[in-house]
Amino acid sequence: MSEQIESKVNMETLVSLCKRRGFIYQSSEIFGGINGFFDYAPLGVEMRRNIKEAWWRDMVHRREDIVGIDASIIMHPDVWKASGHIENFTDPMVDCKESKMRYRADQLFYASVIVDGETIGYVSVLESPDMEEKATEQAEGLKRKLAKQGALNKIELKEYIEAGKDEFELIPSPATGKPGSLTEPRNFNLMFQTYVGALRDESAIAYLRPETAQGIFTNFKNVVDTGRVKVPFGIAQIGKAFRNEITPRNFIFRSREFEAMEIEYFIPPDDDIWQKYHRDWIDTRLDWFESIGISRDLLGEDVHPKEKLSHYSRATTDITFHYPFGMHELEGIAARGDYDLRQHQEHSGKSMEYFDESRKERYIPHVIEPALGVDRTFLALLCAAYDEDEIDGEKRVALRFHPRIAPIKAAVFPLVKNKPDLVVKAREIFKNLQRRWNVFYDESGAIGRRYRRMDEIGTPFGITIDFDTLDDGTFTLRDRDTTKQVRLNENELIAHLSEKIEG
RNA sequence: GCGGGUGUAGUUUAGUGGUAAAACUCCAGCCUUCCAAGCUGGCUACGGGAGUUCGAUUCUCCCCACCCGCACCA
Repeated sequence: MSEQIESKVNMETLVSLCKRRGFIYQSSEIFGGINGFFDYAPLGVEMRRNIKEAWWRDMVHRREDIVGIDASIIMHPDVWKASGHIENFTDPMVDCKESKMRYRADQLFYASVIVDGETIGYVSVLESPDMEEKATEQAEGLKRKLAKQGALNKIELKEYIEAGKDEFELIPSPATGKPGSLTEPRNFNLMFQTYVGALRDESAIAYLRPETAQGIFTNFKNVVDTGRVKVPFGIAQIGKAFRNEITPRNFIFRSREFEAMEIEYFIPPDDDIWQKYHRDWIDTRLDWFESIGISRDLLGEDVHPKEKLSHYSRATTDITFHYPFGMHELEGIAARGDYDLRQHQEHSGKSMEYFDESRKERYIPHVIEPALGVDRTFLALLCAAYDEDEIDGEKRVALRFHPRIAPIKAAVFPLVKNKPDLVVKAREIFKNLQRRWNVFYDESGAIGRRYRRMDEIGTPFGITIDFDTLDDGTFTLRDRDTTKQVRLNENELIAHLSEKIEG
């Protein structure tokens, strides 16, 4: 779980900053909000685009072995049968109101205790190899307790889910041994359901994708046949996914609608090489986080123990981040073996084999999947960037975003607004910069106030037009982090900004 | 889903059974030759719905949202 290390910002401060400055709003706020959904505000949407753009550029454009796709959100329902999501994503659960334990209904068994044909009560056990013996022991105990004479019938275990409506409150909780605290089995289906077409019957049921990966796997053959790719290669995708989470928590960390950035990297099936690719991807991704401004000491690695692995995974390592609420997942890097392609081959009847020209052999590739959420990255960047310092004894809030990530790259200020020459010159350079980047013009209020406003939304550069500008054509370029200024002419200014912003 | 807490302008707070105060922010104007200066003016709020009451932001109930635990997170 989470280590309780001091974070330099708490969530409350961040949430309120996001609202106040226009990064993130609660969805449907005028109607009271809706749990687990968020809207990105004017600055937030810029930053989100920057995150996606940086990832796409670095993972797709700046490599030779990865191509992109953009698959539909709703797919054939059989895709989710093949992937295992229908089976694994729909669990009837039972809560014990007394002990607060939660059980999967198909792993919880019960039996009626019958002595001489009379039902004297119930026993319950969790699924295990010796559950019949345990249940019998409990039944004997119950018989003694009620001081019943006579022969105990053989215990017949049934799944909790089969119990009759009036039986649920008679079955004891495995945690407390007492009846009355278990709920009826309730379905927790994490996939959002909808209907395709006008008919609302079983045959029309479809799902919003709970992950983007399957859109890649189902297109594997298409990309191999048309994309001029050779193993090892990857397919990248950015897109929305939906999970009907039971408890969305921690702002945008776990929401019901989120956007994933995901690569399926296909490798030969040899037993001895996947660990190397897996490790390489972990390192590649760690480097990437550092390159966009998340320092290494805020990042961690969490290797999933075997018993906690997902149904498809042979190894998963999470890259974790030090959020204000603890160390939690930022990106998951899973070695999925050939599970997915094999499942799709079996369910669709279409071959997923790849012919390897260099080895003259046919195989189903294995896959390494680095997958992260845009929203979690957004949150991590906010947390990492938030800083408070002092300037001349006054508290200042600054978001120290990497220039690639910052929603606004530079702000242009005439030193004062009641001198028309300054304003004209400032508008001129502003219009010019606007052709290249998202820049902001501000002439209202004292110059110091305008700097501070930009600090708080993470704008890395301030460009001020003063009286020297009118004489020699140089501008002052102010650095957000140091507040230091240098004088540059227009060409130097643009060269400097290009280098910093374009990464 | 369970238990506890909270809900008043954009933000942070005050207050009342007779519809509400302030600071900061924001906007406009004046002023301002480099780090939240000053002056003037302005916008904006009792989460939603029922009930009790002559009258509810205030009391009661239900819902919604947020926060903290627990459980869940293939």
